[in-house]
Amino acid sequence: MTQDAILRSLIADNLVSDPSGARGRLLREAARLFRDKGYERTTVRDLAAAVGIQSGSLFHHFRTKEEILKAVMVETIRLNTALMQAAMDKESTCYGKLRALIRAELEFINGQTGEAMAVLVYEWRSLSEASQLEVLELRDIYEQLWLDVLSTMKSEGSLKAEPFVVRRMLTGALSWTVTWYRPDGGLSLDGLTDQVVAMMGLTK
Amino acid sequence: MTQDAILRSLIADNLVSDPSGARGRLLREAARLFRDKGYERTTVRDLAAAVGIQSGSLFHHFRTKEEILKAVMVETIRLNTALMQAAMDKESTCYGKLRALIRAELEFINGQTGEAMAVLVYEWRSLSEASQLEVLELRDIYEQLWLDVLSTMKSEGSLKAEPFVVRRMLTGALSWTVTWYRPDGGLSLDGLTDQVVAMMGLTK
DNA sequence: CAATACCAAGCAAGCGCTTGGTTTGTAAAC
DNA sequence: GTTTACAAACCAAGCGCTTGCTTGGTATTG
Repeated sequence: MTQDAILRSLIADNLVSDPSGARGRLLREAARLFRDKGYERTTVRDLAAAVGIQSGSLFHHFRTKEEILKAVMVETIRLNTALMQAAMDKESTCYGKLRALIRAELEFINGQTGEAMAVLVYEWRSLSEASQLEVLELRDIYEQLWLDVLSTMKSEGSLKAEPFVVRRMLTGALSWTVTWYRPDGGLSLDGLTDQVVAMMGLTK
Repeated sequence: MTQDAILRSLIADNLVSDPSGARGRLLREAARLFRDKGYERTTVRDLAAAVGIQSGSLFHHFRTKEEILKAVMVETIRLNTALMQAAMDKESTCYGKLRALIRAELEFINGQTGEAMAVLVYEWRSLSEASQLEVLELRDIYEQLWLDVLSTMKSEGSLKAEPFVVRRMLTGALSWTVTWYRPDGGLSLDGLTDQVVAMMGLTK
């Protein structure tokens, strides 16, 4: 199943918005604005202007501004969880699976969904508590993929530290790449993945 | 030189505010509010109420709200750079120095200056470009301490990866601990430091 | 001809910051 | 040891502007 097929399947199930539709386009622009200026500094007028409509017209698609933020986060997690699951299923060894997870997350953070991933990290506090709980449920599914692999590696002896500590260190290290890594520099995404794996003292 | 002596020395040179003074108290409350609610969501009325004055009275101490944010960042970097330098100078080996740096930064992030350190990471975009440049200069001094040690280790062969990549991975991993690490849990700061060092494949 | 998508206008609330005047702390002058 | 002088710290009030969101009406589409 290709990445595109996964996206189309999620669109068909109404789990993520079609990027070419009105709603999808707005969410993409919203992610970009939220990352560049922050959620609070981005006004509904900014959002409307980005897709070429009046600010009031936004509220036919979303009831509140916060609902837009939540949608950005929810759809991003849904898509990336599915993509990550697929990337992992292609691998047979634990080492291969972990490398696939790292490679996939680096791609989420520095690729197409980079804006939305940054929003997920930096704008968490701007979500109401109710929305946070909702998004957290989806996030738990995503995190469980990591913990399963890391736990197996721990019990096999190829990992010394605690799986949940390792995952958290990786979360920080990988998401921070958004502040400095540029794909067009001298380091490819595969090269970056190599450095992360090497840093963990892992060998194939 | 004790940590307290370093603080007093900086206060005497007017590089950081006395925490017991009016200005210092405000900056501490500001750091807490900015971390908890974000800079934009924190109003000047919130800030004033936190130290028991009227909102207008704030502007006798700071010309703008942004100046408060900048002061939080600047004073934090000044203090922590001095503390870190002192912690490093006590060590003679590169391994010892790096461990001291990691240990110190974990302490900054999860100890007394934790609120301010989180602000430094999460509220960077809320600074005007002019202020960003100003803070960046101080930050460079801080970062150079890390790069010097890591570069020496690289040339000695005890570090395989690129120093600047390693530093950036560490920045992300360590600062992310603020979202999950609790000192009163089962893991001490020294234990956490051990896990980081072990994760890097380093041995004494 | 209904439903959907949108516009033009604007409201109520909250924002950062200003203003003019009062209190408080301090230290020299008498 | 009281008085005088003065600046720093603060208050009460509110201005001008921006914000998220609403409203009533008009195109567009199947």
